[in-house]
Formats: sequence, C-alpha cells, structure tokens
Amino acid sequence: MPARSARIAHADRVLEFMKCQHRPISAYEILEALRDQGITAATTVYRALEKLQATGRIHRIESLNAWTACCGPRHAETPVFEICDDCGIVAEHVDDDVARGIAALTTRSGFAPERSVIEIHGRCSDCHEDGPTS
Amino acid sequence: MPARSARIAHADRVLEFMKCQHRPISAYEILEALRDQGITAATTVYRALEKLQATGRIHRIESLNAWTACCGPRHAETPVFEICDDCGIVAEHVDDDVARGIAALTTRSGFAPERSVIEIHGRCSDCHEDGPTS
DNA sequence: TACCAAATGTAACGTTGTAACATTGCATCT
DNA sequence: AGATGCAATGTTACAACGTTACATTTGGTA
Repeated sequence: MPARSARIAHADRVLEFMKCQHRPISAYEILEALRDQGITAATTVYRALEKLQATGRIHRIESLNAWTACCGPRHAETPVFEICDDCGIVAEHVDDDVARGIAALTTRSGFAPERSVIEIHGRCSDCHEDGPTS
Repeated sequence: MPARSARIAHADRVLEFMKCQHRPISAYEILEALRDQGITAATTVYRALEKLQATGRIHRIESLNAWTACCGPRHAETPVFEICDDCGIVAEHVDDDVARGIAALTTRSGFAPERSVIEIHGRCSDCHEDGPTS
C-alpha cells in the first residue's frame, strides 16, 4: 500500500466500512473487519475514529460504546438517536423541539452546554409490531 | 416469598457511599472505597449497582461510564443530567418540555421508547464564570 | 430438621480505550 | 540531492470497565 493515497487511507477506509453498516459498530469490530486492509492495531482505529468524529462524519453512541456513520447532510447540530434494542438499527434525527427544551433548561439553571448526548432506547417501528401479546 | 430485608447490606453500603459523593463514581472507585467494609470484588459492586438501579435509587451516566445517586423524588421519570466537564459535578433534572419533545419525535417516527439517555456536557454556573472576568 | 432460593465470594476472562515511544512517508528549504 | 520537520502509522503494553461461571454461605420455610 504505497504512495500518497496511503496518507488519508485509513480514516477513509474506516468511514467507507461504517457507511456499509446499518447499525452501530464497535472499534474492535472495525479492527477485525479491516485487518486485511492493513489496519492492525486498536490505536489505528481509534485515531481514525477521532478524526472522523472531529469532522462530524461519525457519531459515538455512548450507551452502546459504539460508533455510527453520520447519515445526514451537515451535522453541526445535536442528533437524537433512536436505538432499537431488538434489531440494533439506529435512526438519527435533528429535532428543534428537543433542542429548545434543552436550551431552556440550561438557561434556567445557568449551565453552559457544549455537547449533548440524547439516545432513546426502545423498539423501532419494524420490531414492535404494534400488537397485543408478546 | 415475603419480606427479606436483612440481606441487602452491600447494596445499602454502596448507596450510602454514593450519597456522600457529589459527582459520579466509577464502579472500581466504589470497590476501592468499600474494600474495608467487606466488598472485595467487582462482581459484588456491579450486583449492588444493578439492584439500586432497578429500584431507581441510582443512575448510570453513560457518557462517563460512571454512576450517581438519584437525588430527586421522581424516580420513575427520565432524568436530564447536566455534567460539568470542569469540576465534575452533575445536576439532575426532570424536564417536562424535553420529555414532551422526545415523545412527539418518537410518535412521529413510530418508535416505541423504553429508556432515554439525556446527558448534557458543558460548564456549570460556578465554573464558566460568565464573562471576561476570571 | 431438611431443603431451597437468594446473596455473596472468587477467579478468570472479555471488551473498550489510552499511553508511550519508535518508525515511516512526504513536503519543503537550502 | 541532502537535511529537516511534521503528521500519520506501527507496536507494545497497560488501564479502565464489565461479565461469566461456578462454589459457598445464609436465612427463611415446609
């Protein structure tokens, strides 16, 4: 894997792999999946994740210790994640009402917010099958 | 299977310790602190934490991998945490506006919520010292 | 008493993340 | 071209967080 393309390759390879997944992925899953593409150590994966997160192209799901590709246009805004505990799929939203609620709360309490983690666990529409028993 | 109240010593000791702290505590910090009270293994701490969480007396802070005593009467509702990244203090709120925003979002998307994680990182009022002075 | 179930102890292991330091590839300057 | 400097990468070891599996103790109850 020579040449100049190798200098950006790892972060890009990690991002490409993450975009093909439809659920959050752990750093060690990425490591295993990309081992045959020259990524051999956890350190490398974490460095790639750090760069991708800094540029807003991926998000960390705190309550899963896992990572997911950003699936919106440009996300400077706080995402709200809906995480299906059944099939594992994650939906990413930007919600102005929730954001306003957070802003109002922090204003009242005198707290200066910098980063919000909003993760809703439950069942997605495909999995809860809105029925009686189960 | 009636009352068995004498067997909860460890969970009680863990809860008492956590109430004396004013910031989130990791499971291993609890282990070290309570080693001289007969708690000798991580397993014991995690079992106590699990019980306390199940009864709503403590919360897990997902973005810190740490735990905090519940400091409000509304154990059943989703708390919003303000976490000061400077001094480490955590404020716990129950906010109906935020809860309504979450409920509206999940209703629109057909998601069945079960558990929400809402953690706001930033600076508390004592730490950001609003303004140019410092 | 004898039994059962919950609580606890113990050891090992699995997962997630970081620190510290060496090495390599590429751009730039002289 | 040679020297230099920086960022990316490799390597190793370790720290932090959490779980599994199984043995043992304890107290209530049939």
